[in-house]
Amino acid sequence: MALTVSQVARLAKVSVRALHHYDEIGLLRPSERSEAGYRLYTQADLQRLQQVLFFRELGFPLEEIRRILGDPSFDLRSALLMQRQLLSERSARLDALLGAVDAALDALEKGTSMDQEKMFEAFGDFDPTKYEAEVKERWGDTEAYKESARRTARYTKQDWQRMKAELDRIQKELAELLGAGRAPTEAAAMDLAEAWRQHISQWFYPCSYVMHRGLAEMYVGDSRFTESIDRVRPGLARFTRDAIIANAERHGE
Amino acid sequence: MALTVSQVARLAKVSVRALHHYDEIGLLRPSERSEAGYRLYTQADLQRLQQVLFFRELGFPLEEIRRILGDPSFDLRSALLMQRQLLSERSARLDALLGAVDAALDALEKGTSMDQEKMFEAFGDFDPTKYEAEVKERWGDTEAYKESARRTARYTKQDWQRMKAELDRIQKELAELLGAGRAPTEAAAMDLAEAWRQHISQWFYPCSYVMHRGLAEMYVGDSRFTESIDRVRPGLARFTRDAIIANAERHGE
DNA sequence: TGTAGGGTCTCACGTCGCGTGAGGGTCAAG
DNA sequence: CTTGACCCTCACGCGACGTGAGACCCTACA
Repeated sequence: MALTVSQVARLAKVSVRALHHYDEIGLLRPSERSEAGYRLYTQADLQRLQQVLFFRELGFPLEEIRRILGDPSFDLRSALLMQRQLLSERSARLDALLGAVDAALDALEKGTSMDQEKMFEAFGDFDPTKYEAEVKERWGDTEAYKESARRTARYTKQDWQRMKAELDRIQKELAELLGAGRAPTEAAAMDLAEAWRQHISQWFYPCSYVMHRGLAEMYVGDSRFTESIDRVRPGLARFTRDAIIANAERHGE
Repeated sequence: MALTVSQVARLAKVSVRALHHYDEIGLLRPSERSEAGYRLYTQADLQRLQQVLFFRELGFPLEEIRRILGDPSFDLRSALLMQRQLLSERSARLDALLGAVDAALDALEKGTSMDQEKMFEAFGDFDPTKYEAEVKERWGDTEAYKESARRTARYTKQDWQRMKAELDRIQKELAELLGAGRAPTEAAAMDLAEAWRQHISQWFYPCSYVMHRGLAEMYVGDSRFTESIDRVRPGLARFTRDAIIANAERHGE
């Protein structure tokens, strides 16, 4: 019934070393051990391994996978729905890359030079992982998380592209305000912060001003977010944070 | 005209550190340096960076990318066509993963247990990178390489899936012969080796017996191939090599 | 001229997820 | 008992950067 490490490795197309490593870091511990000390994996172990591999495939660090799977509120159905959503997004990105290759081929045939922005636009990383998992962890608002997973599970590639375009536009306009020396407390900036909050509410889950404030702090407190936002324009993460705070205060919170 | 490192980093959505690293390893050297020692990247540099990122996206190690781009016979059009092909294959794999998630959701709704093989089948790695790049390098048969790129550029997902299924079947049957204690020099094994050679000729490029012998040596001499083939059944890589050699000799080469 | 802020350089330690090999024990079949 | 395949733990090393340190560069402004 229980499988040895090589059987599992062959079945799951991972290496024995990887399974050792997963045991080591507490990510996937075999439920049993033979008298000789051999690792023995059960069906439940295999199911957990499947989840590990899905998350790994989606780029989650192993430590984070361990935390997610170990969370008392972990819910397999929600996880699968989220994984489905993230894979769909990946698919959209692949299409964008294919489009970029075709554009490069086209330029080559015509002997023209590609627009610099277009050359690289498909390589950008819109990674809801950073969004979703952090939100879940930071806010422990399981209902919001589930609502988000429910909604996005049904999104098509076009939905994702539209949503991304919307967010890009908001960020771009904020960057323009920053570039023009405007203050984050001005109405224009606050309006964009409001648009961002509504964007989240529309596409993911109801986002209160309190929650939005929390997100704003995260944008400057977590270097992954800061870096991603500042790639649009340096200083944008802080500017955005300030605009969001000002907007929340404008609304009494 | 020329861009500084942060401008390029922002444009290409990579880190400054990555660009330093690429300079360091000779993968992407800026064409110019300011008097202060600042790296300055030209349009040609950007085009090379695009190629680097395409290959990187496809999982090529940086050292290999450097070698590919530095090859005197490097041809941008062929590279783009190959990249297109590999991205298409990636897309097929994504669809398989989505199917796996759906299957897991289905099992969950029905309260059933997923078949162990089905749980993990989408995680396997059919990686033509290992096939194509090595063939190009080892054989220097640029015409065959180009022929392969030309053909596969037009393949649909279904084509890729059919091709993979064919190869899987050949490997499975070889594994069965091995398991039954048959010899690689028996007709049955040689016939399968012949089927493998024809598979390559049909799907990639004309594969002579000489070339097939070379590939066979590669299956046992390169651990990546050995490991991949032996995952089907331990010892299969060597068995396959022997069958291919026997088959070639059967045909006078 | 000095300062501030944003940018750049080189150097170098550290991280993550394993790959690889060493040395030794286990299991089943002949 | 021997052989071959499998298993264990231990530990160094790799690839691709991330991060920080210390020092220099550039521009605008007082």
